[in-house]
Amino acid sequence: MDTKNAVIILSSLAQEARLEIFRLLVQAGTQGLAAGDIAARLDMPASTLSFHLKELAHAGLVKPLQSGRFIYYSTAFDVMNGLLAFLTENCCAGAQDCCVSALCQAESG
Amino acid sequence: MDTKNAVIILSSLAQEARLEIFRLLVQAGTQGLAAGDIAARLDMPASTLSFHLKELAHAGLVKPLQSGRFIYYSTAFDVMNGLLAFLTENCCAGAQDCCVSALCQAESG
DNA sequence: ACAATATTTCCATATTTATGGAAATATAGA
DNA sequence: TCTATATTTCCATAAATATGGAAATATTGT
Repeated sequence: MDTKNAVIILSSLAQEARLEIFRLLVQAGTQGLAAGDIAARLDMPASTLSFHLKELAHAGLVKPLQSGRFIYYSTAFDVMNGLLAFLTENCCAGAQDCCVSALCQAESG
Repeated sequence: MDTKNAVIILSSLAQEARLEIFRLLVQAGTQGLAAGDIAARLDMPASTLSFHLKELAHAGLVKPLQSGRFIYYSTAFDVMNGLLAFLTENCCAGAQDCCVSALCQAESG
C-alpha cells in the first residue's frame, strides 16, 4: 500500500452512494450481493449503480463474481484492512499511551 | 456518525496532499505540528497547505491549536475511530468467523 | 507604532467527477 | 433462435475541486 493506492481507495469511499453500497456489502459479508439486489435495496438506477460499482472494483475494495446472469459483489476485506493499517502506520511514532485511541493499538505491523 | 459526515471525512483524506498531511500528523501524535513545519516537511506552498488543512479541520479530522505565532495541528483520534467504527458497523451481519478480517473483530459497538 | 514571522484569503484556471436515459451487451432457458 | 432478465457502456450536462502567487491578516517582541 502506498499513498496513491490509498487515495484511490479512499476516493472510492468518499461518495455518498458508494459509501452506502460499501456498507451494505460489509454487512452482506463474504457472500456479497447481486448488482440488481443492491440497486433495489438502495433504490438506485442501474447505470448509476454500475458506475459506482466500477469505481469500487477499480479501487479493489469490492470484487465481482459472475454466477449465471447475476454478478455478485462482495467486500475485499483484506484490501480494507490494508488501508486501515496504512492510515495508522507508526501512530504517535510508536510511543505507547501517546493517544487514548484504539488507533494506536490497532497497529498490524 | 452518519453517511454524510463519513463522506466529508473520507473526502478530506481522499487526496494525495491531505493524506500525507494526515499521516504525518498521526505519527506526530497528540502534540501535533505547526503549519510551517508541515509545509517544510512536505515541501508544500503555504497557501496550498492552508487550503488542505482547512479541509481536514472542517471534516473534524484535525484540530488547530494556537500557540503564539504558531498554529499546531493534531489528529482528532476520536473522530478517526468513529469513522472506522462506522465503516465496519454490523460487519457480516454480526456473524462470527464470517470473514477472516480483523474488520469483523474490530467492532466497537 | 514598527518590523519580522506565521498563516490565511482571494482569485482565475484547469481538472475531475456524478448523474441517469437510451442503447448495447451478456447470460440463460425454452 | 427467440425471449426475458441482468448489467454495462455511451453520452451530454452539471457540479465540485486543486493549484499557487500575491495580497491581506494575525501575533509577538522591541
